[in-house]
Amino acid sequence: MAIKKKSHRLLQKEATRKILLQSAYSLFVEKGYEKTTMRALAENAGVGLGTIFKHFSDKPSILAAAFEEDLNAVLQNAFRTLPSLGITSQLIHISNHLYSFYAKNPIFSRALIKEVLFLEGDHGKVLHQQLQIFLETITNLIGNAVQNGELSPDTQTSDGATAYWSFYFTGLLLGLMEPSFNVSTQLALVERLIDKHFFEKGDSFRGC
Amino acid sequence: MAIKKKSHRLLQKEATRKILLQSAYSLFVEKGYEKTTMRALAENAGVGLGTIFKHFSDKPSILAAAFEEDLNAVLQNAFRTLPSLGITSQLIHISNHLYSFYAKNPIFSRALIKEVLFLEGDHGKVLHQQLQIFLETITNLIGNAVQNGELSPDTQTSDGATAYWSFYFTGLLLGLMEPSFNVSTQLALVERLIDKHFFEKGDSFRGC
DNA sequence: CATCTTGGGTGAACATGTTCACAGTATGGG
DNA sequence: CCCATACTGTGAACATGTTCACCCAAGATG
Repeated sequence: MAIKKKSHRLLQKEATRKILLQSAYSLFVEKGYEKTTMRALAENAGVGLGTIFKHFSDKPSILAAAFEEDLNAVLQNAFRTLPSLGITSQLIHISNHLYSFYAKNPIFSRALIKEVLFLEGDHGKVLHQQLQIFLETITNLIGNAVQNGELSPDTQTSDGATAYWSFYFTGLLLGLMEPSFNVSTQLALVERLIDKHFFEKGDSFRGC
Repeated sequence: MAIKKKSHRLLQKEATRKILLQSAYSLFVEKGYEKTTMRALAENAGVGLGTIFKHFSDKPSILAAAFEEDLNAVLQNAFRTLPSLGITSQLIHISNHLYSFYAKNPIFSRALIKEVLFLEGDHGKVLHQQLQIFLETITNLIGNAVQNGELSPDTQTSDGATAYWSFYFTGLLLGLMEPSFNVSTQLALVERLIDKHFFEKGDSFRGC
């Protein structure tokens, strides 16, 4: 029952933080990141300007916090519906879910990635860790594929995860550089790269 | 000599722009990007605050312009000393030159990449084009390797260039996420990924 | 040469992220 | 129950990127 042992103060603080995050989320989606001012956020949330900075160190941290939940939900959903077989379809499945999320609002996604890239402070640490966890998960997927015999036993699973992430992230960046993010185009690119990296091998003849 | 047919006004404008870029360069290197204020830049360059914005649309554009020259020099130097044989050593050679440049000042490099990522306006277009040119150059290198017989004839040269760039950029990002950029570590990663992608035959079980 | 037009140069004014000293209240100890 | 402490809440003040109306000399026009 230790969980419920929260003082009135802590409850109030959490409530304020929650209101701030909800207001920030809707304002960011409605107006975009840059056009959302801290004063507008304060007014919309019904708190004072200075209050915001008692909860978040700076504006990028609010962005990260407001969409951490969303991104986690997308990731969770992606892994919950993961195909049970085929490393390529698994990786494409994950890419598809993430791309679809980012494609919903390219302008906003650009701001999100830009601000979060080298985010410092606590939130930076958290995101860095989440990337590590994601990479480990991919590493495990690749490890399973190796055990299934789908991939060669001498595959470096960790490097494979890095390779996938580099394909995924490059596809994301290139897609976001266009005015509108074309999910299927970028997915096709990622699939070709994955296929080439893990399967197609140039010099040897195809035995079959 | 139509080139020298510049009016006094144009000459003066170019001179001012040059002074601004030089001042910006030294201030950025000395103080860092964010700590360099437009007012400090104006004072250091000996011009008025408003003058800056007659030459550059915003602060990120100054950053991009001030280091475009540097980056071009690094790239030119890299390609001038390019090994004549071996696609892997060529790509590593290029990566090495670029990483060494970024490693000189990681804090600054983080700002550079962050601000330039989705840069809009004229400078954004220019950088986008330069990336395209770079990718085409890499595509040609890979095409040569295919003609040499080093790579299989059915290699998709364009996708190969994209794959290399994704490895390169990922190595750059991961390196810049650490407090200090370790060039050899990141080079080793990129080399492993390149090797795996273009050469190592993975599929021992050839399940066809 | 006189006048007009253009465009670089300028700093005050503005918009906005961030800091800070202060206020009020919940918490904890006596 | 009462006081001391600490912590959230607050808006004024500050720092800085950007805009804008204005100035003025170089070039154009006659």
